[in-house]
Amino acid sequence: MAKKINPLPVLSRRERQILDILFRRKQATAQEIQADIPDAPGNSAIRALLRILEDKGHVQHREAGPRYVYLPVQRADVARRGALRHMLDTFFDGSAAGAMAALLGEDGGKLTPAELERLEAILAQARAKSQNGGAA
Amino acid sequence: MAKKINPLPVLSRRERQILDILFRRKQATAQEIQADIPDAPGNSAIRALLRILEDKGHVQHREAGPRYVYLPVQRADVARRGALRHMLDTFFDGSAAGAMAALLGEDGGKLTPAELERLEAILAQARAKSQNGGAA
DNA sequence: AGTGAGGTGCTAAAAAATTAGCATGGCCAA
DNA sequence: TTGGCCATGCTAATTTTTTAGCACCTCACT
Repeated sequence: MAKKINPLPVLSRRERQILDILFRRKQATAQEIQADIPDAPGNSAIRALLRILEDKGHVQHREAGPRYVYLPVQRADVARRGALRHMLDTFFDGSAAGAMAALLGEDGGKLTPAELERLEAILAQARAKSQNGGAA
Repeated sequence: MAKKINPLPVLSRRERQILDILFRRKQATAQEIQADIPDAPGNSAIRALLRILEDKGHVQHREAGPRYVYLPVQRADVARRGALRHMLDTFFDGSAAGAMAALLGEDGGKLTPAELERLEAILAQARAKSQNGGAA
């Protein structure tokens, strides 16, 4: 049935790489970004990419003293949502449950008791909502 | 402190696009892939990419009657793990709990009671392991 | 057997991405 | 003030991606 999902990234490899770093660090200078990329090119290249990303509207910059600090334009939670959905569709048949199971299996051991409790709470809440029929 | 995370994709935009589709569908012909890409190029281009991906060792093909069926080489669960980790690092500060919370918030309402129960079971197990101190 | 449809690989051209280099400007310290 | 350091923007070349076109091959059907 050919669902057309890939909303076409329009981002090149480097662009995505940089944008991801910005999401990770919330904000960063060209230097910091360069330091975060394993196979980074010259600083000049980074800056060029940054400028392109700004052009495309994906990042913005603020002057922080003598240099620029870049940050993502899209709100983190929106970006997250998109990334999450893509991951679900690509690797988990769209099943959130499947993804969570994988997460627990993977890092479950590393979760602190506090986190586990937090999760249980959220889960309980979800279940309540579910029984409620999803009504507001 | 500049953690170098990005394990460098080495995959171009199109390549990643195609590989993702293969993970989604488990396997596919050039035609099917083409149909799944919104802004797809000619069929010839798809096939070329497929050949490149095969060259790089990311996909393999089987002859199914008159045509080729391609499938990913890397085991799905391994690929998943990698993608998951990247997502965690990029958007959730590496916190599995955070990611799961987002998942529940996002699609929590869509989970079936059965799935919810399944999750609770997994969670309980994780908690047990946690209390156990992670010993084998 | 002949014909047409639909596959395939290969090659080379076109387009896009990536990178480095250079000239400029601000700031701090000597 | 002068010099060095570091940042910036821009431009142009290099490298990689992406794409289409072509020639061939197999299979089903007439």
